[in-house]
Amino acid sequence: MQDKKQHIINSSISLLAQSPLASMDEIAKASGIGRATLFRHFKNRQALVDEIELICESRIDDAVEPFLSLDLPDIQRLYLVINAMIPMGDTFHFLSLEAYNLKNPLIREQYRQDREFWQKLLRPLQEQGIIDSQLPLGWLSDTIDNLVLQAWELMNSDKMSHTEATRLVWSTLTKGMIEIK
Amino acid sequence: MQDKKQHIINSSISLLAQSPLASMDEIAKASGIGRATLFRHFKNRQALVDEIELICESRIDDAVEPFLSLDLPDIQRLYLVINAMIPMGDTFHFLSLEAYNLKNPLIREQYRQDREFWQKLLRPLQEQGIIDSQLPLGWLSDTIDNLVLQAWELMNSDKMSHTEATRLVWSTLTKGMIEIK
DNA sequence: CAAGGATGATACTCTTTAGTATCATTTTGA
DNA sequence: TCAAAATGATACTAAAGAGTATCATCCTTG
Repeated sequence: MQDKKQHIINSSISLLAQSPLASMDEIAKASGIGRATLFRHFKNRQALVDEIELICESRIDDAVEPFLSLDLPDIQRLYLVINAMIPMGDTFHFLSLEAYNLKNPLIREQYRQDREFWQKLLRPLQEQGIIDSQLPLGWLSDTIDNLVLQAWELMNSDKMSHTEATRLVWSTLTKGMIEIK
Repeated sequence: MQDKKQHIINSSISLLAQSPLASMDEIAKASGIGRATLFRHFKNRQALVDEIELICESRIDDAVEPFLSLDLPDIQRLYLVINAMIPMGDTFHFLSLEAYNLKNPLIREQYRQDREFWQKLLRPLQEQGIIDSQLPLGWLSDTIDNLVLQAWELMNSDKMSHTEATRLVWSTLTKGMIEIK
């Protein structure tokens, strides 16, 4: 029966990533269950959102964490993390939409911590001169976030494969898009 | 009279850019007027939002259009447009938030059309080989949009001057952020 | 000053949605 | 098979917000 709850959460993530204001009725319909059942599984809307947030955070953790500890050059770890991140776009998208509305301070704190892995990855690269150390860390992580999201949208709308999407992000990050001759 | 309306619209843009779901009561308070007066100026919420959208669109048009017709290499026109765009971030921000919340597909479509000037700028650059013609136009314009927004946020929070912000966007676009050695 | 328009406060209706309660039906599992 | 649990439908309540109507007050302008 935890399966059922998982199923509801999965449907909700998809729906809420596209329509953050979806009503409980819409969420229930999207999960193929009755509204009453939805309220049996989640005390109220906030409880549902809180659970989804926790799950999104741990999913991203799970996707990223393995690569952080690999014994590889930092630049390759960054590549692998970005590649792993792209298919998580909906999860990611949901969190960034919710990020400014996080009511639960515990979850907000965890969200903050969960974003620190960018810094763990990026700061060494700046120290090695692979990334210009003049660039603010926030600029780096925001840019990567946005590119990953764009890539996921392309993947999600079947305009591009995972491989192609990763290549696009990576070339934009390493070469930019405009070649001055 | 029209001044008052303008004042309401300006307050609303600021408020709605931060809280897209602000109630008519909150909008009225933010404008320093009564709720009833707000409804006297705007038939309903949609009428207010529509007017704001039109104004945002024409503001962006006004900022961009002069550079589109300049007799300069395309690449320089692009630079000037981006530079002009950055301080318009709040206007821009409002539109992209609204675009996301749009239930009305007609308005969404109009928003899409209003973004076509990117294509007018970018396609020639692809034909000239300055931008890789493999890159989807949507990728180009979305990336630039996001970078401009990031730049405005830095400018707006006084972390950076207009000049520095433009430099940051431009270097990210022309060189990327990561230097593979 | 005086008349007419603009304003703010407020009370009202109407709609939407969260959340609760109930009950008949279906599913499950011992 | 049969009792208990889960479910869906539905009918409630309560709250919030949009939009309307009214009225007393303030401001403008002649």
